Amino acid sequence: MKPNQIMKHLPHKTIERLSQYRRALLICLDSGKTHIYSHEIARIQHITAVQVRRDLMLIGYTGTLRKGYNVKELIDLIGQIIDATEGINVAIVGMGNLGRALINYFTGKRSHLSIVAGFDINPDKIGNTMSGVPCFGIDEMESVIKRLDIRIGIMTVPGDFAVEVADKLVRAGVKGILNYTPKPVNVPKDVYLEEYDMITSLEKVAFYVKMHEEEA
Amino acid sequence: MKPNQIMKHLPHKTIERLSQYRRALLICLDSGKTHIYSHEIARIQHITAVQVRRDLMLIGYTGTLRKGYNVKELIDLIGQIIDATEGINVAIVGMGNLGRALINYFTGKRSHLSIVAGFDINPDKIGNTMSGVPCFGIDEMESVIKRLDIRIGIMTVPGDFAVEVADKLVRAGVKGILNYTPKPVNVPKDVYLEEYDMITSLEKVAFYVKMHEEEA
DNA sequence: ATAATTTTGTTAAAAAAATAACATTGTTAA
DNA sequence: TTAACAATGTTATTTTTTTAACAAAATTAT
Repeated sequence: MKPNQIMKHLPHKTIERLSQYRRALLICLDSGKTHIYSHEIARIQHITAVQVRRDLMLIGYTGTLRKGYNVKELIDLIGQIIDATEGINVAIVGMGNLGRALINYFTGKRSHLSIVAGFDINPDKIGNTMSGVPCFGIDEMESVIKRLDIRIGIMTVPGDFAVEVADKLVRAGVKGILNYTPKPVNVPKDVYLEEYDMITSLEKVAFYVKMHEEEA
Repeated sequence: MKPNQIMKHLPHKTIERLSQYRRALLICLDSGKTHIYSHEIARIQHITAVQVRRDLMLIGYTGTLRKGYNVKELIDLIGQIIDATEGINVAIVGMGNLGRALINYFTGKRSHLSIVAGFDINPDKIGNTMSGVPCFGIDEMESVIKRLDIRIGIMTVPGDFAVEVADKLVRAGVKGILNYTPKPVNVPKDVYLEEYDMITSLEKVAFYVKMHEEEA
């Protein structure tokens, strides 16, 4: 099967794990490790070795029996599968704490994804650069996004602005949105939307903590 | 089935959605809406009405035919299912941008979860309060967590400190950890661990953006 | 040289989750 | 009054995801 065909049939969860495998592998590479076993990857990610092998099977990678997987080769292959051939430019809308946290997460990481612009309504921030990322006004969004060929927008504004910002991003031509706002938004179906809600995650942890306590 | 028995059989995904339903319902309540249809909830969350009804069936809630669900009642019932009877205290380890972002998300929200302490290594932060949350030194973690009866820890430190902080939290007696660090950690099995990685989410969005562009 | 071991790759089965199908029942309208 | 409608509640089916089972092969040990 051609790489192009492989990609279309990868389970969503496998995509997520491949990204995580790669990150673990990059750390291994830095520490001078050349090969790694499926169960080593599994242990790092809290999953089973079978799952790792199955994922790698899906992307058509073959390890060496008894030596495991070649770290460098695997990193490259995962890149061929999940990365775009050219880099993708990303914008952050909302240069508050969360926006800046994300920028700091990314700077320094070698990646095909580049955060090239931030947007905010605070006049004190507009015109400055934060951790190397220039901050523009929200009203400049459409023009800047088009000029810089930005294709993904990360929303880190307060919930009340979520819907408005999502609409602006879509109008500007963005093809993917990552919404960290506590408010769900709607986008046309040619725009990929991923929403993550920190409160939900915390409430989920609290639920299982409670459950565990009650059964004790 | 007793509420206690219901809880044990709820799918993980249902737990997450219940938390989201409640948040949507609270907004409805504020806007004066007394009843809501399954398809209205579904639309907000980008899921199907069937899924909503199924989730509510699982927690044993019965709506009114033709009028939908009583917003207030449903909020209360979801609380009975997913919340602990008493509030749970939470700590944030790492008072950087991400830590402060989380605190701001939470303050003002009425909730059974309270962020009652923050920890950091920066001496400038220790001793201050940030958005109402007092900041302590990392070395005080164990004593503060015990004194304030903190049962959940949110990790927002740089990746290099992840493992160390997780160990400290476990030793201090925390029963749930939410890890926002890019590094996976290990905890004993009586501690519930949830890990979320922003880079993975962004790479996933990038993958589907790429996919969509290629097929066009 | 041969048997045991260990690890991969793949198919098969099980479990979890989402979707569909449909029965039920108030309400509205003819 | 009765038929059509629109909503819920539940069972059945399908899809997705995970886990298990096991064959194949390179290495190591005997």
